[in-house]
Amino acid sequence: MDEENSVLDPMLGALLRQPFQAITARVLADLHACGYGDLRPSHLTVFQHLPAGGGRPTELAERAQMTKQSMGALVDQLVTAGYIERAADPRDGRARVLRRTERGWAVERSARASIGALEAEWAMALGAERLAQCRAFLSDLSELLDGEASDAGPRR
Amino acid sequence: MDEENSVLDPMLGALLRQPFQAITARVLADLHACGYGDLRPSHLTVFQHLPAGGGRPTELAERAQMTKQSMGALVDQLVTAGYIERAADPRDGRARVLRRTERGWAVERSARASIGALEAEWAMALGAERLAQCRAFLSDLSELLDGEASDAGPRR
DNA sequence: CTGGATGGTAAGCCAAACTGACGAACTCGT
DNA sequence: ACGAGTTCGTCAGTTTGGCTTACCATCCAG
Repeated sequence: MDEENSVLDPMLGALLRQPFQAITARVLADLHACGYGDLRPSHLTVFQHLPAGGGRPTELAERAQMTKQSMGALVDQLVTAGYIERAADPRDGRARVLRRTERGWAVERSARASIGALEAEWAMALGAERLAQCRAFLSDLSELLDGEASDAGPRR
Repeated sequence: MDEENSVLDPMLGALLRQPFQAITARVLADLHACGYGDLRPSHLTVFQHLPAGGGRPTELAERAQMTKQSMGALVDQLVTAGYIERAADPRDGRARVLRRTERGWAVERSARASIGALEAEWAMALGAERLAQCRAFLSDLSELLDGEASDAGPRR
């Protein structure tokens, strides 16, 4: 029946990638429709890792598994566009503290709403229970991977 | 307890992205260690979508959700590096048929082995049953998303 | 047999990551 | 208290991986 399929057939990697991209696309589309048209996919990773109380660029870079230069560029764009702001860190003259502006908080609320809606659709179609189980498994897996990450390659 | 966490906290998107990247990284690292050092992440998507019996570039581009030009570039690199080969399509003078070389098949076997090993680790740590459930859910979700994709934006 | 659709290629652009190098500021041992 | 080494952020340059626009060659339907 499936002679025409690839040999690397329903690879787990592909199964994970597809819903990830679906979420990103939906969140971004909704944000664009709400007047936040200058946000791009990579900007979402900044919001994902910025603690509510604020945080430093280097800290964000580590969490997002990227270099501080790359994160610095993203932060620059978000500051220019008015989503977050830089302040001097009173405890460390080298460091900056990043905080969301009101506009930044609005983005966060919108993103959460979009994700919630999408998850609700999926729960409706496939079962809330199964979605919850899958989510719980991925959450545990995330902890496992975090542990390994700190063992092995520190992200500079 | 978790006052220091982000507001977009354990977002489903991030939970999906992390294991996806872990798989890609592992597969690629193993390939590099086995003498296939010229492969880069994007090349894996070609292998993922190329049917065992061969296929056309345009067909691959559609499956991978990218333009035929982008896919063409990846294919070029893989042909140059000797992983796949181009042949004229006897039924259509415009078209080319792409097939894996022996070296290409070796990559495929190595990738499958890496993924298998990684999944085994995860099953060991978190439970084979839960992994299987999660995989099944993602598989169903993939079908759901495929259906929506063909409704809406056809990828040109 | 011709006019539009389709398969593939070419050229140029841009976003998003990387590496290497660096100055300013912190920390710690002496 | 001060010099050596480390860490924070930034600058400059490069690579990767995608996109758009434009084309030519070929197929196919009327």
